Amino acid sequence: MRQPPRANPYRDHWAGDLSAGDAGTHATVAGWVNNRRDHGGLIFIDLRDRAGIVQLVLHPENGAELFAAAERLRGEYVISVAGDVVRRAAGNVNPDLATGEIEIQVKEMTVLAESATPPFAIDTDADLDEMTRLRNRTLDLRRRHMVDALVLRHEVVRTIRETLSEEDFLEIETPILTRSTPEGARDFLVPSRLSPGNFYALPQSPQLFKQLLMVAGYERYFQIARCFRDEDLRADRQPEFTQLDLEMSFVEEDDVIDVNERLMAKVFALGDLGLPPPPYERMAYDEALLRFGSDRPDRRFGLEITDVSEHLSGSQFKVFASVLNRSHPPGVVRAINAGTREVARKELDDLTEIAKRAGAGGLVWAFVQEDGTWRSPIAKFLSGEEIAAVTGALGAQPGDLLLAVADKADVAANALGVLRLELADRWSLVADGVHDVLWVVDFPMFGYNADEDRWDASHHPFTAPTAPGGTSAADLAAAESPGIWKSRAYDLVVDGWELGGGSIRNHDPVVQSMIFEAIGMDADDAEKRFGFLLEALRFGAPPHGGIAFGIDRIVTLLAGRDSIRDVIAFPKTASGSDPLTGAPAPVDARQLRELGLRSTAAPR
RNA sequence: GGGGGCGUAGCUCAGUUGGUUAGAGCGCCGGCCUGUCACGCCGGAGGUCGCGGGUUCGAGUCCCGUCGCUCCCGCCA
Repeated sequence: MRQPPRANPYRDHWAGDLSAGDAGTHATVAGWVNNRRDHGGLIFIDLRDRAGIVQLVLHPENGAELFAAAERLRGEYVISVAGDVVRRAAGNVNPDLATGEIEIQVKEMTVLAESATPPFAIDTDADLDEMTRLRNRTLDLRRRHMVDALVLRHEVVRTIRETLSEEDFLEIETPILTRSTPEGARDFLVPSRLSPGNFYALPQSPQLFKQLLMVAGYERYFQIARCFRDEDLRADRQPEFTQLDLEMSFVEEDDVIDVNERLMAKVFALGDLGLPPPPYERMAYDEALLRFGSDRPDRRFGLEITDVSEHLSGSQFKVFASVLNRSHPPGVVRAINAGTREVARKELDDLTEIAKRAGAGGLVWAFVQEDGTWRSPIAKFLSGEEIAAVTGALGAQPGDLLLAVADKADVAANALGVLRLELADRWSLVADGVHDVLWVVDFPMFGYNADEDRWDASHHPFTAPTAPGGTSAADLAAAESPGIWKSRAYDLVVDGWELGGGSIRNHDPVVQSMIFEAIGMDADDAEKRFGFLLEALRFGAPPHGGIAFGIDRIVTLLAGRDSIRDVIAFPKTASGSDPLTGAPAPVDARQLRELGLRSTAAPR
């Protein structure tokens, strides 16, 4: 609950916190003119401060000068008023206003600042052009939905700090100016004046520093950490974003998951989504990909994917036959039962196009008819047994639409995963108020990078792997290939959004070196880039692991917004610019000279 | 880097097969109004149709280019 402000000439109450209990008292409040209703002989002002809105009433009988001043007020003027808090007559109560039972009969008023006419309405949350909002962000931030979002953001961060402090975590800062480790995302670089030709990089995450803190013996660390990635933006991606970064020593997966489930339950309670309580279900990566076509499955609607390869193994249909006879990588036929819907040929063509854009060679569609046969372009190529078996495997009834993709397993999974999200969107299949939280676990340690003919870490290379025999260097070496290693990683997925991810890390320098080797980094290179980590691991590193959550995404989810820009006070546009300050901008030639730099690009 | 959508008054938008002086709501300005809370009523001002070029007797409308916003793909270990 807000404390009343210390009484001073400007105010002694929050305007938006006045209530019927204050009736009969004298109050001084300050804020912005949200709205003015001038009835000629009577003026109403809606006064807005951060807490909310209160109605001011100005009568001519309280002073001609005061009344004349009120007539000159305009939107967004900043005023301080003193007067009597009075209970409104029964017919005048405004139930839509938190302070609607009372109003202030103004006796004194000071205009603290005038305002130019704002370029858009402050007192509504109506959609505006993004450019207009960002160029006038100061005014946009006055609007209720932005205040609400940033207040919620504060509550999320406060809850994190309080909860983790109670759980014996220490908040420790790590450097913003650090070393470029060109893996993964592109780094933002900062030229060094003292060391011309050399560069700092802004951190993509505090990953290595938090591991060093574990080796140093701090045992439980967290940070609300700004992270930077120089990649293209999206509705859920900004070049700088905020993570809850945490790390723990002497832990296994269950320990990290346990403390984070308790934390997230408190954080989620700050929104009114009604997210289910922990423990959250854990689903293996392979199952997520098979059933939902994604490693961040959205389970709020059906349309699960079924593998029907076994029913078509002897198929005479050339497309199925050639895919299923392929051995490496093996091909599959997978399908979705889209249910009984009126779907026009045009929409089927659209869906086919979507599947193709997602990498599939095509999309097979079939409507189940009353007699169990299919109305489908491929019906004539399939036997009655095959049609019956696939229909049965999908639990399909007459009238249902079936959609199938035949391809390599990863391609089929992805295409159908994209397709089911598209169908959910088109057909509004996600019911209001339905939400879903789960952990995805048992990721493959590596993905094969065909372009470079090597393994890439599918999480990051500091993640601890497991082999069928165990997690030791010897166990890992005994596996036939690093390609079969799983990672000890876990992602928290809410409504199909990856809110966070983490893993148990490598505390054995030998294992860490094996991973560097597997991703094609030779020993010299590994030593050059990550020598400080390997060195630290040689001095008694405890088993450790952690996680990082996207604060922006969490707040966006809880606030029910579509873009993380709506929960960041000063975000960038989709092209990475800031219309408010004009960043990025050219710099003086002198600044460049000092840094030993020369620009070859002509800035716009 | 690629694809889609958008760009008309301060804001949100409409604008027909290319055709008279480009419209609406809100906001703004002026007037009236003592119980409104999206106050009401009357009147008024306000436009480089993003920018540049082209086609045409004639372009907000068609074509080319360009800039910006936005969504998506690539990218994001």
